[in-house]
Amino acid sequence: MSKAIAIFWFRRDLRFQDNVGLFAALESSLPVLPIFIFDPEILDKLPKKDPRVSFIYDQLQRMRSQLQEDYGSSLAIYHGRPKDIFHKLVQEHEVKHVYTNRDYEPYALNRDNEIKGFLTENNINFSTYKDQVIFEKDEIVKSDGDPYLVYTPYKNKWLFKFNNDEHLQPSASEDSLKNFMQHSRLPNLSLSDIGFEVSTVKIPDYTLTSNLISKYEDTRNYPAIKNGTSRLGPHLRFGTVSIRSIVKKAISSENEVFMSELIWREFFMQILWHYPNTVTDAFKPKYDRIEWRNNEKEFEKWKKGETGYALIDAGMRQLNATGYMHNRVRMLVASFLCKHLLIDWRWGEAYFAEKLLDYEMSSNVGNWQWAAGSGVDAAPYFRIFNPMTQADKFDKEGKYTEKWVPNIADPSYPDKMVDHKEARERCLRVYKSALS
DNA sequence: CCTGGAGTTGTCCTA
DNA sequence: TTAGGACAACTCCAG
Repeated sequence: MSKAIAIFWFRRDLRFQDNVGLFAALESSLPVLPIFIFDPEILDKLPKKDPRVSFIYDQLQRMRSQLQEDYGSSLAIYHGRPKDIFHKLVQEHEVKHVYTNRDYEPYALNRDNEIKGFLTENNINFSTYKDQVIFEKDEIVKSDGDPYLVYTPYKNKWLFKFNNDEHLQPSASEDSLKNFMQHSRLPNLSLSDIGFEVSTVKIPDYTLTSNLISKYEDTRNYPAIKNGTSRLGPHLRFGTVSIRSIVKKAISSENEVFMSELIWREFFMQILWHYPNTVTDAFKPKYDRIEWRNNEKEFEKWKKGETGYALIDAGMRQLNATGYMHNRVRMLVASFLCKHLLIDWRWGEAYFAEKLLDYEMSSNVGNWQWAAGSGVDAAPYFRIFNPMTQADKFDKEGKYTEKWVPNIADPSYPDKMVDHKEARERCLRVYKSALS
């Protein structure tokens, strides 16, 4: 036992700038030991070359170096069940206080509850902070206290509250970074120690210029346009950038559409927080009566991008190759899976979860349920995207399609796996009989 | 409690 | 060629 310390536990907030919980820890009177825990409960479900794990790993090593070079400190990196790691930490150090930023996913809520219980038993304080959103939990609700289920009134209330108060205050001065615990050797791990290999797929940096934000409304629907969208998702997911710094840029623009997308993120986060059952159940229960066809072979074709519909296939191939798919195309492939193929939205949700670098449970579940028609504020079931019409509207010159499906004219390119008209009519029949 | 207006991203058919 | 209505009601939300 040496002297008393505080711990800051990094999770999905991998940065030193504008980090609410971190600054709270550093402003306490105790030296701060920063830690990260690779949790097998999460890792063991991922492929060995998962690019997200590589990204997190690289970012942690960068942070560790920075702590060593600039602050004479370090970052302790562990692999194991969080409860076991904390058990070890309280034996090795006189831990007085553990600080962390809140995570609202069901697994994380359980995990943190358990950790809180363990720490409390040991007379250690556990403090959590709102960091990854502007408004969390039930901060934006109707006047009767119920959560919003429709986006537009939610957005109005969100903006009203945002505009009537200061929500972008820097949480601390960065001077406090010198309050890290002085230490030269803290536990570290290699990627192979945690059972992973370096991925060749990289998470790209994001570009968020005022020019992009002001043009966003006009460019965001065209997958062939370079920098038509921000590519911010993974950075918000892992917290390599703070939401406040992004919102600050968004509000300085005349055009509200980019800002609106940030509010959608929080809309789905509060839906997941209020309705964690929507991870597995249709938000509208009737939609769980739909008789999905769930044909495995057809699912395989969809996954590989071999449906015979060029824009659908381009999207899936982009996803498989890069871990990214343009938003417009995400809607189309989701609609195609649920409606043309009548495959359960949960199957598609799971595949996106496996592949997307910017995978975020709340948005993924929310948007898949939107596509299936079963979610909050969802697309009406009779609204079925026509992949050819959409290609004509949003990829008129075929640039995007050609990039990802160059063999479209070859005999090797598959025939359309379903006829649009027939699949559409089948979908309407099946949905109608489930919902009536 | 009642009421009226509105609800991310479409498509198809008809006149 | 193009514009407008049907598609299906239903629930949500604010006043």
